[in-house]
Amino acid sequence: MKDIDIGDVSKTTGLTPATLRFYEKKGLIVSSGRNGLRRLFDPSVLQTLSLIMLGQKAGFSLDEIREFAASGGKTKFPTETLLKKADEIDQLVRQLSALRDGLRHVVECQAPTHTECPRFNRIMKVALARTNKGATTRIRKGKSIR
Amino acid sequence: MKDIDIGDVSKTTGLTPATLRFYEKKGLIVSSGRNGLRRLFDPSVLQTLSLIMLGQKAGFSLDEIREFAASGGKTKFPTETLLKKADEIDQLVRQLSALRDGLRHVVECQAPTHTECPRFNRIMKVALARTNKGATTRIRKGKSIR
DNA sequence: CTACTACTTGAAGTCAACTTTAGGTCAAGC
DNA sequence: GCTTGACCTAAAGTTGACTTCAAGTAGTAG
Repeated sequence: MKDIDIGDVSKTTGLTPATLRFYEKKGLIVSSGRNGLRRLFDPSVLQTLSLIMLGQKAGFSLDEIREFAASGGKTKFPTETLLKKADEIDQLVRQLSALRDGLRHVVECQAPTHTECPRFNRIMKVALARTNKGATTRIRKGKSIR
Repeated sequence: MKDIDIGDVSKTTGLTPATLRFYEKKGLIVSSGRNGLRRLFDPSVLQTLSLIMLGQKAGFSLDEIREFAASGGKTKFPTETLLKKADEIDQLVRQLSALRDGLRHVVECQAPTHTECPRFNRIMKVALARTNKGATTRIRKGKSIR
């Protein structure tokens, strides 16, 4: 397959060339050559970048993702770790689902403040169920694939 | 109702006093008085803090959360913004669900690398469906309520 | 009354994940 | 053959969300 220019990778992923260089320095991706100065990448880098972006959404740090994604999924992580992370994501999914419902409810609710609305409170209670006692996840702004 | 000491708020939420002071300075919470030097809080601060923590999980910045949570849900955000955010969370939920399934599959999959496993690839394809073209969300480590 | 402990302050420091800057290079189009 | 635009490097800067520091204070147990 023909290697693709960093500019094309940038365009299809929405990540800037600077970010791609940063990822390469971090060991998350590898360039397969150069055209003059310009980096070239094997098309499979797109799949790797997809995994990276998805991993970020799930709360993995770039260092963690490197272990998983750089190897094409041939991860060194023990089964236990993977299942624990899956459960953590499962929990997050349930909380976010409740929050989504809460937000939609807020739109049509007539209570003076939402903390006074019994339905909102019920929803939030579900969202905040303390089913995991370890670390959970917070989210930051990011990019989606274009 | 009796106001509660910052130490108790810290213990029940898992947030350090320094974090609570930081939130107060940011305008996310208000203290209702002092016992000597020590801040006291109305018990409703626990609900506010829950909303803050949940908001973080959904990708709101502290500045955004202030608008929503500090008012007890009497937000200035237009309906449109709330619904858009709800849709964004909905999308995130679907992606994370797929990732969770992907991780669980990886555990029992026999393919040499997971990028070679058709089932894994199908799962990831769902996870990465480009149904939203704007900003999405990334996650960071955080605390859960105890 | 003294010691202890957990708080107080403002300011500086940390961390991850990028982004920006300054100065440089090169393939392609005119 | 010269200009242009997009890349190159190393290093410094930025942002959000805290955390740590140094010096100080006050309620509580003994």
